[in-house]
Amino acid sequence: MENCTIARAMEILGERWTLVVLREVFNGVRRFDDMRVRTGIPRQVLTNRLAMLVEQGVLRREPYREPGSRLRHEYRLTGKGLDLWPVLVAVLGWGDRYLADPEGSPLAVTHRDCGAEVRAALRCAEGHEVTDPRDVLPRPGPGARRRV
Amino acid sequence: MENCTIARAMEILGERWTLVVLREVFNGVRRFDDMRVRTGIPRQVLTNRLAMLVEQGVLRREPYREPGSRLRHEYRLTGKGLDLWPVLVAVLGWGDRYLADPEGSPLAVTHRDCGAEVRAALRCAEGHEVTDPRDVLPRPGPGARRRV
DNA sequence: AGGCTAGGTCTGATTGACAGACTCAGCAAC
DNA sequence: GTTGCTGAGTCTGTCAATCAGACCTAGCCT
Repeated sequence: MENCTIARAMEILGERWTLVVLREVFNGVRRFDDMRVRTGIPRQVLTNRLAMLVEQGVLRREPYREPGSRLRHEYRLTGKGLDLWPVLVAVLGWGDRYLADPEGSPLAVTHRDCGAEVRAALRCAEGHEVTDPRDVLPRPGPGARRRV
Repeated sequence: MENCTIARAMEILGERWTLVVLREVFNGVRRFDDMRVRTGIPRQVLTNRLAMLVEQGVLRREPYREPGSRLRHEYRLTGKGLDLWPVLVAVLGWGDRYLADPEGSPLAVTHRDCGAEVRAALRCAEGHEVTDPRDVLPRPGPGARRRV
């Protein structure tokens, strides 16, 4: 199972703080210190995570300069990073359902056009909505290798 | 941001092997040694992950006995665990898109009824499909605490 | 010149991952 | 009835990662 894409994805996403960092970036927080203060991630870890995410092409480091301030860098999502929205929304949905405080989730995601709440849903290529997880069948894909 | 549900979820899901274990369970692999051989996870780590997942209520440990064999235990998904399908499918989709070998993904998920491929999609409560990640607006939710 | 600020580095203690060897219960074959 | 096998672990030692806290640095402001 060395070519398992879930394992590979988790090597990037599974580093305990990675998704928290990404949530901040999706939220519009792009600066090192803002992230640090808002999340409480240790500096060193944040430095490492950001560097890793840049190296993986999920974020890119962009110079910017505010008037009266020196040149700095901010972190922005690449296309690869933007495509993580469904992952983030799915995790958020699950967390909200099972791990939220009684008063509810601290974060909501809404549709720009209509303002309604956005959730992650499963649907098949034929357009059917999949509601029961038991209706999903895992099967070997094209890149599957036969185990002995 | 101590009540952030993403951080809480990642405390469970973010342990580098957790989703790989869950993928196996979703795949129908329920036994310790099968998982170990298929994934290459070190015994100790697998023991810890399984215990943690049971403690968190994602898996439950069920006794079973095969004829001519002694009593053993297998690991099965709880409702809380089954609800992780969207997360897993979202991660799988992302991994397939950006991290797969040229020959493709080793795992496909299909709809039981029609056999078509299942993917994670974003949609809002009004029923709109959300295709562009930029159409999603993050906002403070009911449980948000004002930062000073 | 001195202080402030964003974005880091350096250091040392604690925790986690990992490999490899060992354990242990029950069945089975000799 | 002892030997061996198998599934599901535990024990041990090494090496890497996390974390907290102090330190550093470039450029701006006073």
